[in-house]
Order: sequence, then C-alpha cells, then structure tokens
Amino acid sequence: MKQTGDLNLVKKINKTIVLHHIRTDSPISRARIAEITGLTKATVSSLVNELIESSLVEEIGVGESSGGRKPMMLLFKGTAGYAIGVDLGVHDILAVLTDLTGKVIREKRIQHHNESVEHVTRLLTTTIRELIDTAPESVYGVIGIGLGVPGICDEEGNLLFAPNLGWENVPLQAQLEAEFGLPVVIDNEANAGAVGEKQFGAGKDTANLVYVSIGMGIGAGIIIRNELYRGATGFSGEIGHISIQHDGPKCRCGSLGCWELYASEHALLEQAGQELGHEVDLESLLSKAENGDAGVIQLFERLGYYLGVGVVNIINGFNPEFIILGGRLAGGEKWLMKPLLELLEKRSLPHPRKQLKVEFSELQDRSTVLGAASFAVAKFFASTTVSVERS
Amino acid sequence: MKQTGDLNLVKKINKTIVLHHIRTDSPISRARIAEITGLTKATVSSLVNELIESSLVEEIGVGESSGGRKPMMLLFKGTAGYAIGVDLGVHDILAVLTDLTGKVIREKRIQHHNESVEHVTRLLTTTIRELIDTAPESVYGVIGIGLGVPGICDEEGNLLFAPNLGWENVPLQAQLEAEFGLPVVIDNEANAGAVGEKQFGAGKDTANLVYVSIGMGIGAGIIIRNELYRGATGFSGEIGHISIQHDGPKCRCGSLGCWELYASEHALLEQAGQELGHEVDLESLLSKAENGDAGVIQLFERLGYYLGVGVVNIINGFNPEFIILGGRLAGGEKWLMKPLLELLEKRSLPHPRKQLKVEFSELQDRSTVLGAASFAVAKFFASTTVSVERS
DNA sequence: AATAGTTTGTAAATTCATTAAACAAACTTA
DNA sequence: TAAGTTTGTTTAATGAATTTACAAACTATT
Repeated sequence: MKQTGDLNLVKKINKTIVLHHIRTDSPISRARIAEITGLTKATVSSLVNELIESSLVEEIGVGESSGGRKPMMLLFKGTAGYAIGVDLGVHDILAVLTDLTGKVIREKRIQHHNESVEHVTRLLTTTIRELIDTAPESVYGVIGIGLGVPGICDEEGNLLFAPNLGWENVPLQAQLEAEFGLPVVIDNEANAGAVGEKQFGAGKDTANLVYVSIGMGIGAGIIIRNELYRGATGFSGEIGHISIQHDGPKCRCGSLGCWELYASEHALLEQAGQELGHEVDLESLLSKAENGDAGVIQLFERLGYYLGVGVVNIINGFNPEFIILGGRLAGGEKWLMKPLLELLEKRSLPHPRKQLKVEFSELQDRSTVLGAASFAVAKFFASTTVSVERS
Repeated sequence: MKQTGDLNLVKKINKTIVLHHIRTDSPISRARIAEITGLTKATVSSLVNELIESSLVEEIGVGESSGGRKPMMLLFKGTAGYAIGVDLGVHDILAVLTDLTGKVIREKRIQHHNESVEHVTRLLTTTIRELIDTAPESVYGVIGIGLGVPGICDEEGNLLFAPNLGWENVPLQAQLEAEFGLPVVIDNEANAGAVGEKQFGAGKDTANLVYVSIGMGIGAGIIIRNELYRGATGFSGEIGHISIQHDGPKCRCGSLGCWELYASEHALLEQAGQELGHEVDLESLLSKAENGDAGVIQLFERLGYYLGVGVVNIINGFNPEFIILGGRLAGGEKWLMKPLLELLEKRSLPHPRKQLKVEFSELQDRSTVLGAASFAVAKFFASTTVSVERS
C-alpha cells in the first residue's frame, strides 16, 4: 500500500535530502544546502543539527568566504559505522569491511573447493566474524552484512538456485542474521556488481546502466533511474539465458542456443579445450594471447563477437546509456573489445545507440563486493529515511 | 532532484490516496477509507469534502448498516470530465471519447492510405475534433488527449521514428497541443496497450506484466510494480529486434535474425505468399485456417513456435508474472497457442515460470486506444496529486 | 418500547515541521 | 571606518494531521 503523509514523513523526507547532499557534495555548508534544496535556512539548520546529534555528520571548520561570514563546512561521518560486503564466488570468497562511505578498511580472500553447503557457509561465517572483530570502535558499530551470490534469490533472502555452486534453496539470509544478529541483504552477484559500478566505478555519473558479469555463466544487473531494477519476483537479469540461436544446442536451463553457451568463460574454455586437445584455464589462455598466440587470440575475438550479439540484444531490449562488462573474462578486454564494438556499430538501432557507451569494468573483481557492502549501508539508512519523486 | 516535503505535499499525498480508494473500491464510506488507509476519520472527512467540492466525488446515498449508523457511500464522478484516446495505426485510426473512469462514450474508426504525414495528421485532427465536439457538458470538459503510435517517441512527445508509417521526427504532441489547446500525451502503441490491459483488460490484478503487440512488427510494453517501465531514454521494448538467430537474415534495423523477421504479421504474410505463390492478407489466411486448410494452419503453428522463442526470451530477461499477447495476429490464437505453450513448457527456466500466465488479449484491438485515453486521465490527475512508496 | 451498544461523521483543541521575517555575528570591500 | 554580504539562529505564524469528545443514526436486546 501507498504510505500516508504526516509531519513525521515530511521530516524524514527532508532529512534524507539533507543527508544525501552532505554525502555526495561534501564538504558543504548549511546555507548552500538550503540554496540547492529550496528548504529554508532554518529548516536545514535544524535538520543538520539533528544529524550531528546522531553522529552521522560533523563540522570540520570554516570554509572560504564568498564575501561575507565564513561558512561552517559539514562532512558525512563515514566512520560512524561499518559494513560487511561479501562476494561469494564459485571457487572463492572475497569479503570486505567498509565504512559508511564504502571505503575499504580491510579485505579478505579465501579459496574454497565447494565441498558442501555446510563447509562453505562455515568458511563464510568465520571470514565475516573475523572482519567484524577487526572493525574499529564506532557509534553504530557494524551495521549490516551484504552478500552477492552466483544465483537466484527471493525477497526473503533465500538462495533459490545457484547452478554453478550446485546449491538449491539455502536460507542464507536467515542463517546469517541468526548467526550475527545483524541485518543481512542478499542479492545476485550481477545486481550487486551493477550497484558497485554505479556507486564506485565507471557508472557514477550515469542514471541508467547495465552491468554484464561474464564468468562461468552470464548475468546482468540493470540500473534504471539510479535504482536497481529487479524483475517481477525479485530476480531478473538471467540474461545469459536469452537465446541467440533458436535452434542451437541445448542448455541446462531447458532452452536452446542460450547466450552463455557462446559467450561465457565456460564456453571459451570448452572451445579452447577442443582446439588444443587438452584442458586449459583462463589464466593460461590469457598469457598465451599476451604472447601473441594467434589461435588463442582468434578464440577471444570469436568470443567478442558473441558478446556483441548479446549486448545488441540488451541495447534493443533495455535501452541503457551505459553497458559495463565485468567478471573474470574482463581480463581479455584487449582482444574482446574490437570485434564487439564492430558488431555494435553494424547491428544496433541508430536511435538507442546514440548516447551509448560500452566499457569494461575498472573495479576489476571488486564491483560485486563493493555493491554488496553498499546494500548493507543502504538498508541501514532506509530504516530512517524516505524519498519522494517529483510527479 | 528529489522533492522536498512540506504540509502541501502531505495533503497532496493523502488526497491522492483517498481519491485512489474512491476510484478503485467504490462505493465506499468515509469511515471505511479511514480504516483502510490509517488516516483519521477527521482527515478523511475533510479531504473527501474537498474532493466533493471539486466535483470529482459524489455522495450516492446511505448504504447498509453494519450495526450502527448507516454510512454515506461515495462514488468517483467519472462524468466530471472526458478524455480522448487514439490508436494511430499503419492503415487506420481508432479514436475514442471516454469519461474519467475509462468508459467509452463514443468510438470512431477511419481507414487511411498513409499518403503523407500532412494528410494523416489532418485526418487525425478532424477525428479528434469531432469527438471533442460530441463530449457531454461537464465540469472539466475534455481534459486531454492520449495517443498510441507505431514507433519510437521521446519525452517531448516527438515521434522520432515510425518505420511502418514511414515517418520520422514528427512533433506530434506539440502540433496537437497547439491545435486543441489541451494536454497531449504520446507514447508507443505497445506501451499504451500494456497500460490498457493493466487498467481494463486481463491484467487488472497483476502488478507485473508484459504486453506483446504482434502486428506488422513486434513491440512490447512492460509494466513493473503497476507502473509502465520505459528504458533509459524513454523508449524501450523494441523487443522485436532482439535477435533469435545471430547469423540470420538481415533486418532493416541493421541487426541479423531479429525476432520480428520470424514472428510478425509481416513474416506470416511473406511466408504464405511464397508457399501459395501469390499475395495474401491476414483476413483470408484466418478464414482459410478456419476452413481447415492444413497448409495455412501449419503456417500459423510455425508462427506460434517462433512467438514462443521470443516469449521465452522475455521471460528469462524480464521475468514477468503475466504475458498478454495482442495486436492483429491475436486473431490466430486458436492455432498459435498450442505450439507456443509447448515451447514454454520445454524451454523456460523452472523458477521464473512457476507463477507465469500467458494469454491472448481480451480487449481485442482496443488495448492501445484505452491505454492512450488513460494516459490523458493520468496526466490530468498527476497535475494535482503525488504518491510515496513505503521504503 | 425502552435501553444499551455500535458505527458514522463532525468539531474543538493540540501537536509539530515548515516558512517567513527579523536579527546577530562574521566577514569582505571600498 | 563604514557599508554591504553571507551565514546561521531565533521567533512568530501557518496549516495539516492527530487526539479527544460528541452528536446523530442505527441495531440488538430485554
């Protein structure tokens, strides 16, 4: 249901706006906030003082005068609390402790061989516990845990289906909340990655973007008007299973000719294995290409072509301004980019393409983990804040 | 920018909520609205009385008592104003005059041979003028015009590109606003159709749906959480140009193997023309199939297969609860449905499919025109109302 | 019929966040 | 030194919702 309005709501809305400006445009003065937002100076003063009271904002001294009294500059106090972000991978766990601004305080990387759900979740909890224990003293302490997982989640934070982990129906959120007594957010790794790119990566200034995570499978996180877009039931972006050849080979999802059969890491390794006559891993392929191995380079270029086919579908279906390619395969940027861009040039509609950018991630393998941490921070602020869109 | 909060906003929010309940749950009493919304009886009373003052709501007499004083029942006054809805087709114009509830008061259908933009827009304006002139006397009069067009529009209401009409960069909204001095909304016919189905058709009780319009091309309107989803720059759903065969035949959009090359009315007619050795139209194919012509039936079934291929892509990419198939080809439902459903059963992921429904439109060719009219009504109300989502 | 209890809707007093206006403090510029 | 600017606070006014009280209209029970 829609929420009714009262004075309390008004205050929440305005407090959120004021905090937002302090978070994004800091250092900033009370007067400048009033000017930008249209709120009166009195209102801003009152709200800012409450935010200082609750330790989320601090005064850092006077700034430059512009012809009158010097302004008192305000800063968001990122160290008022800390968040945990985790990227649960198929063979490794990457976990970080960040402050409320998303700055990484500590990072931990652990390999696992995915023996069992119990084994991996035990690794997960000990890793998280360790990071929590090293968190500096702060007003709010560790405010929550965000998790990016290689699979489909529902709204209650159950990991419904993670084919590459071989997991099904794991109530991860409930387990972790019980373990740590903290708010936990769980989402698909591509969704988390998209948020990570939006907040900290190449997508900072773009309201509409698609993050394509190219790993063993292909997933996508979609951000529309600065917000993560989720499908009807909370999990969309199973974009790797959009068919690019209706009578192609059978995919484990049931459909035929799915994109990820052609353009994923798995597809590359399979293809390379056939051509070379023995199994290879991504690292060795990358170094071979680096050394000028023409056959391997051709494999990458072929992959670039197939990546392009799917990217054209994303452009025509979702019409984003910016497509960011991430995941492990992003290491092959050098050989993937050219055939991909050539294909786009040839095959996408002129209207949507006009303002389109396609780039590889600059956060490398940290998009997901940073996005996950920012989920936790967002949940923390959502509990006390609200917003209204202009109609 | 986000809007700041003040008392005015609070009132708008609550007034919108109260009006919403009167529009959807009528007849309803003041006391019941207070109960549902959580607003106090005093607040509801005050807002309802203002709505009565502005002629949007009326009292229709007392209702049944539930053990105490009889309630005064309230009704939304649909006849306080009227709206125009238009479906601008490739060969015809369908226009309606509706009241504020969307009830059709008058309908007009006109053929055109698409001689020129000037000719068609002249037809359009005379048609609209005629409907406006027949609108009954009312408090607000005709409050606006909504238009569904077979092409891509921008936010300023320019028709950027309508390949099947052969139009490009027509400032339709500005032209019509100048002509009639009324607010005009223009959008893609598939978007309008989706809204029409959501408001008046099979999608009334579904928050997330995709409307697929199968005509000369294929378009889609996507509704997420009860709201029309538009891509980044205001036009998405060019879903007909998602490739289902990466090395297929060339499409006029530049890409290869686009869905609409396989599953549109155009594709059907082309195929039929080849097989029969002469040109045919949809009507004759439908009647042949009706008479049991096995060859033609097979054509429809093949089309059903290709429809299914694209629908699987929509399911995996957008994950809706409900897919509604509309447009002229919907007439072939009888032969299209079976192969389509068989394909879905075989090829879509088990998780998304669980709660999925696929149906043909029950509004026939009126989805778009009704959606267009409701755009006009929505714009009228948006000028005085606002809403907040619970965080 | 009389009484008790319920439901509907209005009225009066209170609360509280914002605005508007006035002002003090701190600074720059001429 | 005086005049003008900018910053941020104080005070009074505004107005929408809430709380509390209450009158009117009805049902059910004795």
